[in-house]
Parts: sequence; C-alpha cells; structure tokens
Amino acid sequence: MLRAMSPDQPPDLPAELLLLRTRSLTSVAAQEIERLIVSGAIPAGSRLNEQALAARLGISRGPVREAVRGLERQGLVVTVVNQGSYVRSISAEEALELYDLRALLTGQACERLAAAPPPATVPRLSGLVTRMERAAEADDAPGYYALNLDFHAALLELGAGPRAQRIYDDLGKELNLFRRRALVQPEKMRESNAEHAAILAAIHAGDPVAARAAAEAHVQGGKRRFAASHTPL
Amino acid sequence: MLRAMSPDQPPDLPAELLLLRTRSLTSVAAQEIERLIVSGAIPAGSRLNEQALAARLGISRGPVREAVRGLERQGLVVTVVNQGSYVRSISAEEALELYDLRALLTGQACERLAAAPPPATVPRLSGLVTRMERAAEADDAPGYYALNLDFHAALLELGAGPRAQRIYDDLGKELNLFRRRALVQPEKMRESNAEHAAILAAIHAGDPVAARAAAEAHVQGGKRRFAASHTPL
DNA sequence: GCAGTGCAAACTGTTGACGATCGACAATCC
DNA sequence: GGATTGTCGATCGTCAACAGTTTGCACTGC
Repeated sequence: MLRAMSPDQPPDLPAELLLLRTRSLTSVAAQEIERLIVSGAIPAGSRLNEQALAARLGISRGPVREAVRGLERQGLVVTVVNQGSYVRSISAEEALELYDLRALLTGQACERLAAAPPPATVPRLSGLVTRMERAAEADDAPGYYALNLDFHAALLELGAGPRAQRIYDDLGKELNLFRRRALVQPEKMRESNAEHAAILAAIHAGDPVAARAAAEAHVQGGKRRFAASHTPL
Repeated sequence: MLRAMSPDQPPDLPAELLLLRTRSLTSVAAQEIERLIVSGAIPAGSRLNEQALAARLGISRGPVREAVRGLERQGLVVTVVNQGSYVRSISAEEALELYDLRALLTGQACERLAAAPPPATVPRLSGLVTRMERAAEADDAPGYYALNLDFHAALLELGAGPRAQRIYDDLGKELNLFRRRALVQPEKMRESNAEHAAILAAIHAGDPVAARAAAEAHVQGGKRRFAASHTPL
C-alpha cells in the first residue's frame, strides 16, 4: 500500500491540478469575480479591493488585476487611476437601452426561427413553455425565473449565431447591475408566459414577421414592467 | 534666468505627465496593441510575445498582460494556457454574422432616425454623402473609405444609444481581423453611395420602415460584396 | 536514414516587493 | 471658528525575479 519510487511526488490534487492545466488563475478569478458581481454579492458602485479579492481567492494580486481588466473591457467595472476599480452602476436610461438591444437581438433570432427552424425547435420551446406554465400555476417564482432564462437562451441558441449569443449574455450580465433579481409576481408570470406562447405560435406557424413582432413586444413588455417597478416617475 | 527655490523640481514633462495622471500604462498599452492588431501590423493568427511587446513599448510585462486580458474579453485575441496569446482569426462564417449584426444595429438606428431625427441630422448626413460622391468621382478610394466610416458612425451616433455604438465599434474591429482593408473599386463606390443616398432619402422623408430596409440592404450589400471578393466558392 | 529520447532555451504564469498616489485626519495659522 | 496645510495609513501601479511548461534541436540507437 505504500507508494515507493516517488518520494517527492507532489500532493495529489487530482481535480484542481487538472483544472489548472487547462485554466489559468486569471480565468478562474475572472469567473469568480464576475459571479460575485452579477449575483449581487458585490453590490453595484462598490469598490473592488484588489488584495482583499486576492486573499479571498488565495492568490496574488496579479491575476486579480488581469481579471478585473477583462471585466473592465466587458463593461462590468470601471477603473479610476490610482483609486481603484468600482462595480459599474448603470442608470435607468442605460438599462432601457439594454432592453432595446436585447429586444432587437431576440426579434432577429425569432424571425429566423420562424423562417427556417432547426430540428426539434418547436418541441424544445414548447416544453419550456409548458414547464413555465406549471411554475406559474404553482407560484414558483424562482423556478419560473430560471426557466425564463432558459427559454430566451434557447431562442438565441437556435436562431442566432454565437456572436449574437455572446452579446446577449453580456447585456444580461450588465442588466443585472441594475435590477437585483427582478421580483416576479404571479400575474406577471402568466402575462409573460402568454407572450412566450405567442412567440412560439408565430414560430410554429412559420410567420417571421409575426415572430419578430411578438418577440420584440415581449422584451419590450419586460422593459415596461421593469420601468414601472423601478422608476416610479 | 536661473530657477531658484525649486532645486529638486522634477523634469517638466507637461504632456506626458499629465497623460500618465489620467491614463495608466495598461490603458495606453491596450490602445497601442489594439491599434497594431486592427491596423494589421500584427497579422491575424500570429502570436503576441509578451516581452517583445513590453520592450517595444518600453514597459514591463505586467501592464502588457493586463492589456492583453482586456483584448481577450473583447474577442480580439485568444489565449492558450502556457502557450501564449494569439491574434484571433475569424472564419468567413463568423465574418458574415458580424455583417448581419451590423446590419441589425444600423437598421435600428436608421429606423429611429427616420421616426425622430435629432437636430441637424439631415444636413450632416447629406454633407457626408456629397463628399463621398466627390471622392467616388475622383476615384479616391482611401478618402471614400474614411468618409464611409464616418457616415456609418454618424448614423449610430445620431440614431442609437452609447451601448449600441460600442457594440458596433467592437464588431468593426473584429471584422478587421478578416478583411485587410476592403479594396474599394470605383464602381463599387458609386453603388455603395447610391445606397447611402437611399438611406438618407428615407430618413429625410420620415419613413422608418423604408429607412430600416434601406440600411439593412446597404450593409447586406457590403456583406455580399465582401463574400463575393473573399470566398470565391 | 529515421524514429525516439533527452537536453536546453524561450516563454508564460505567478509571486513578492518597491515606489507613488489618494483620501482622511489632525494640527496650525489667519 | 474656518480654512489651509502637513502627515499618516491604505491602496494602487509597476517592476523584477522565480517556478513551471512548452518547444525546438541535437544526439543516440536501431
């Protein structure tokens, strides 16, 4: 049972070591910091202390700085020289523009889906709509929220290219800088899912114009619900 | 003439010092490396040698690494662990998607411009079209190219929000990874500018649908010209 | 002649340290 | 009493050095 012939064998970190062969510390730091930001663990507007983050992740400041620099390009943080990096806080106007852009991308994706749907498009979307319906009836807001994300991700995955998907995802992360987990109300869930069904119906009917219109209307509806709940003016 | 009372006054670097007060070495490195990439000085697919870049810029490897991380998030470079960063080379399919996204954004901007044009929209665009017409008649391809960029930038500046402009710019930089300065032919210039005029006419007429259609057709025309010249299949 | 092996150089990934700058607080002067 | 200035602590920006890995090349053996 004793292992001979390898006296100075490094301690076996099977998973971690294999992980570090593929991903650098910078990438895991970026992923973790991004998670902390979009999840709201680090609130918008707050400062990013480099050595605190480094200590938290058990690494040096170098990779942390590189990770933060990447997030800066992505638009999640802003940096002031000799002062530090802050989690970006976006204004209501900027949030509205993000909704517009998401509506644009979603509309385009749905238009293409209606014109030339890939195999298994309708069953997949239909299944998600059904599950959302069940979640709405059960007043399962978190479940509905997750399924909603899946539905929109599926729309772009099926109807748009990889670059458009990346932009859409980035916009979503940016949007999280404003709204801390949109509170979903029961009637809003049903309203929202009815729009989902409309999108699906247009796609199923092969009507690109209607699909685009339904998708844009749905995202704009989300924008309206967002505006009504967050900016009472 | 002798300067008293300030024996250890630092050497006067009026511009550079003021510059470094505002911009860190990382930012200037990022700007310079990005310039080298989009200008084609560093061809797509080639490796980015960190210490060579650092030596070229007269700085250390730290800021260079941070700058490269930013460009990685932006999509201009890809990094392989323990191997280095490479200037991203995009496929023809990816380039086509970039054209589609630019068409989408430009169409949206023009639709809004036609619906609610900001002050001085038509004169500004009209002036650019006129100058492009002169450049086309003079067979001034570089001049036309620059004016064309100005025209499209003006469309987005006037008709879209700041986030959309940023996305559009990023897509343009990414597109430069494929085509090395699209060679503009005389007849293509006139064809292109006729489409510019059509966009302007639709905006002037206040017809959002026509404006969007004209803009999308124009960018898609550029995509078609690009596809015809680059992928002879 | 060719495949395989071992070594060496180059480069990347990470760390620690140093200098510089900013904000806050206290002491001083008007 | 208020404003200004000086000092201190904290933190950022940058650099140089170390460790690990990859790559290329020469050498050996078949």
